[in-house]
Amino acid sequence: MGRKRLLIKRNDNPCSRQIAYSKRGKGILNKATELSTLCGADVALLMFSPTGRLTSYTHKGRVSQIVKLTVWSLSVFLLYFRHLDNEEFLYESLKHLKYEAEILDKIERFDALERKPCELNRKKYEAQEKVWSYSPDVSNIYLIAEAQHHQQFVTKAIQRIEKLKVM
Amino acid sequence: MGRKRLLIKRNDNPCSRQIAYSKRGKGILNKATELSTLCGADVALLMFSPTGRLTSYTHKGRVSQIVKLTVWSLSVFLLYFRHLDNEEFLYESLKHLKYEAEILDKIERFDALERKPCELNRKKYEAQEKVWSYSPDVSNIYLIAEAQHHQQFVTKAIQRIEKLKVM
DNA sequence: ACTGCTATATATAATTT
DNA sequence: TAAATTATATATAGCAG
Repeated sequence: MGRKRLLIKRNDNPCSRQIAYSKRGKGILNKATELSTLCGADVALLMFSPTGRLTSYTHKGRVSQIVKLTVWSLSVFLLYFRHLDNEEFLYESLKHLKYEAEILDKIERFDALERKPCELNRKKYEAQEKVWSYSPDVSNIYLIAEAQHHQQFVTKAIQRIEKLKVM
Repeated sequence: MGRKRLLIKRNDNPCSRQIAYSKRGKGILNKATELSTLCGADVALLMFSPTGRLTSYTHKGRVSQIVKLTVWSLSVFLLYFRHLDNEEFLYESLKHLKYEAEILDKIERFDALERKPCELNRKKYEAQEKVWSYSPDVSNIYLIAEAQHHQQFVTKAIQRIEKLKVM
C-alpha cells in the first residue's frame, strides 16, 4: 500500500521501523474499531512498540475489560523487570499499584452467578469445538509467578465446575 | 475498500455481518502478523466473532504468550457461564482444564530473576509515562472471582516490589 | 456458508514540506 | 524531525457460482 511493494521481513533500520510501527499501529487500531462497531465483535488488541510502549484497544464489552486489566497487571510486572535498576521508577510503579489495589477492592459487589447469560444455549458440538480450538503454547513462559498464578486460576476453575456439576 | 463507501455503524443483517467479520477478521489478523514481523512489535489480537467464536493472534514473544494463556483461561470461564445448562459441554471443559493444569505443572523450572533484562534503562520520565498512560476502566467487571484474582495478583506485585526495594 | 472475482475505498512507503 | 502529500499497493463490498 505504498509506492513500492514491501517484503514482510524485519526492518533493520530502527528509525524507519518506528515510523512504520506508528503508521501501521494507527491503521490496525482503526481496523479493530471498525470490526468491533461494524460486526458487534468483541475485540482486544495489544501492541508493544519497538521501544516498549503499550497501545491497547478494547471495546466496552465484558471480556475485553477483564483482558485489559490482566494485561495492565502483566505490563506493570514486565516494566518492573526491565527497570529494576531505576529506583524512582519503582517508586512510581508502587504508587500506581496501590491505587489500583484500592479500586479492585471495591469490585466485590458484582457476582457472576446473578448474571448467567444462558441465552446462548447452542449445540453441543459447537461448544466443544470452541473449547478445543484454542490451544495455547505454554512453552515460552518465563515468569514462575505467572505460571503459578495461572495454575491456581485453572485449579480453582476445575473445583468450581466440579462443584456445580454435583449440584 | 469495497465497491461502495461504507458507514461504520453496526450491521443489522446477521448474515452479512458474519461475512464482513470473516473478511475483516482475516484482514486484521494479517495486519497484526505484518506489524509483528516488520517492526518487531509484540502484538496480541483477540477477536470474538458475532457468534462467539474466538480467534487470536500472538507472536512468539513472552508477553503475548502469557496474555494468551490468561485469555484462554478467561474464555473457558466465560463459555462455562454461557453454557451452564449444557452437561456435556461442562464435562468437555473439565477434561481440557485438567490437561492444561498438567502442562502448567511443568512450567516451574523457569525463573524470572535469572532473566533480568536491564538493557532498557531509559530516562525516568519515559518509564513513568508508560505506567500512567495505561489506566484500565475496571468498572465493568462482573465476575467476582476475576476481581479477587486480579487483586491478589496486584497485592503480590506490591509485596515483591517492596521486598526488592528494601534489599 | 465458502470460494473467487472485480471495482472501488483505504492504507501506507516514499517523498516533500 | 515531524507532519503533510502523493503514488501505489492492499483490503474488501457487492456479486456470482
